[in-house]
Amino acid sequence: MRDAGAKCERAARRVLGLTDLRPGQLAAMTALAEGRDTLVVMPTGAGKSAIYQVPALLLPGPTLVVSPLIALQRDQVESLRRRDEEAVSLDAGTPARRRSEAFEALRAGETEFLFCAPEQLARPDVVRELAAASPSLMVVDEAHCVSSWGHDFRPDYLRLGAVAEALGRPVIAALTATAAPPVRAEIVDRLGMREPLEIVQGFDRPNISLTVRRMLDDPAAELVAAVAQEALPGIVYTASRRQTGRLAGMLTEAGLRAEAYHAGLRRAERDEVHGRFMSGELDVVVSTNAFGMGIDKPDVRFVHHAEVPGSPDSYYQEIGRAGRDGEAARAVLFYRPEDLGLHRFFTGALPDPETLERLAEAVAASGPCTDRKQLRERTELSPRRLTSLLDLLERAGAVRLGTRRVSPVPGAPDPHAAAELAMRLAERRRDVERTRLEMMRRYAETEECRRRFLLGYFGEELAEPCGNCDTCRAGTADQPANGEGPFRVHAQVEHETWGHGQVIQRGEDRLTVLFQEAGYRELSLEAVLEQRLLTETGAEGRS
DNA sequence: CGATTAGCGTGTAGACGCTAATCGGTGCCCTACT
Repeated sequence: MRDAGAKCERAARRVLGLTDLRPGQLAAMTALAEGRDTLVVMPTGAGKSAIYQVPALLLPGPTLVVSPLIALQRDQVESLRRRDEEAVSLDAGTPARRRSEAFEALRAGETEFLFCAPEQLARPDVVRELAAASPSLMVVDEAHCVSSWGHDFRPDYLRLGAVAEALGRPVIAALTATAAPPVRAEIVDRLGMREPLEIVQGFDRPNISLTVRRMLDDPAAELVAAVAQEALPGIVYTASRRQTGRLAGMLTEAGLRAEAYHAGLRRAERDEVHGRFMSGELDVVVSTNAFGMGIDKPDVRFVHHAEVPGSPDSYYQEIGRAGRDGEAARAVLFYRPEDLGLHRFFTGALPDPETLERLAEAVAASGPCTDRKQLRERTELSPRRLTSLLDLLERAGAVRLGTRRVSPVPGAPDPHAAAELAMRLAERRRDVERTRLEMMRRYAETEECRRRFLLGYFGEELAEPCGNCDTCRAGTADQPANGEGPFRVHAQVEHETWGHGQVIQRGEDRLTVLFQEAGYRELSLEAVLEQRLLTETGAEGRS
């Protein structure tokens, strides 16, 4: 498209009333309008929706938006309709009549936007109807879910790449507020994005002060005392449902308007707590990680953690809900090393090798082409389990997957060998997950600038210590970022067993390297230099 | 991995300490009932 940039600017002004586009916004819109896949990592509230809405109107066909929560889909539909854009959302509760009307309107070009969750796109009838409407743009909102939820919790996320193919391969936009380099790589890989433009900006949130308080035992009393001193409102995250009730009770006794929130509450209770928090009727919500997605409240003054979360990814996402208005906000982590154990458990699960082998056998025995339904009957696996196991077998090179059909790969390893290979892949994934947990431990235990640590984890460099974290205030964080010598931040390196990686952090005496295959690893600088553990293969850029 | 709970033996009423078992986070969906 010629002058796509200018067209985007005009459309943004005309349709959204946006006169001042941020640089990243315009670049992303333009790329999409020109037909280039684009991955956008930008904080919530920075105008991510406009990024797909503008090119959606410039490209010929309708737009499919994949969004993880029905509530988010409905919010988006509503806000589009307020601007007189035709938009619908589709979920299991949509009556058959409305469903067919929606598809018809889409085909006729009367509706531009269709919102749904990945589970809808696992239905062959939905894919067929959508394909008939020839969508020109497929948007994956909250795209980090591909990586964080795809493997076990919501495996239909893993099938979105195949869905895009089946839809005639529309342009793909992946949008998220937080994604570290390996998460970005996984999004691109899983969605099958082609030479995507990556726009990453706005990771640093300097107005959020960072503090870690090491606890020897139950942090509850200290936490309540701390919250009582904070400006309100705020969020307290905790790792289990029972803690939400207990802590909310203690805060209420301390005179605060506090409520518990977790996924085990009834729908109506959840909505009520959510609504009261948003409207300012609550001081504190004490929650599991269920609370957060879609919460864009500008004046949250603190986000505290009663237990350590499972990765810097989760942590940064959660504290990022504080201080969106740019005013001072606080994040305090109450840290006990034992609390990492829960996450060790969460990440520990591996598939059963015999089940994998049985499934591989079933595929091989079914001939060149079978569908998921037959496999489900034959193996008695639930749809979810089937999807995640098939994904592993596909990665192991034993099966080929369409949106519906499953076929064996000619000359593939036999079922036993395929299952073995799939197990290796699952183990590797778990190990990488555990390196993230280790990085969370490092964050909590570091004496260097915490913000520099976090930003480094996300591949961003902070030249000076931030001055707004506890280690900076304590004066332990004032080492220079990037001393003399080799292995500077962003250097490409090679390790004998861990393969290719990139230096993401360089402390006084150690390096943190993100290896493509092995995840985040810490190395002693001395050992690296003396034993020549790493060779530098390049200075910057991607491989 | 660690915290909590259930069950057991003790030695005869109730509490105590031990061991073994259980549970722990995210949301779609669909089905059976109001």
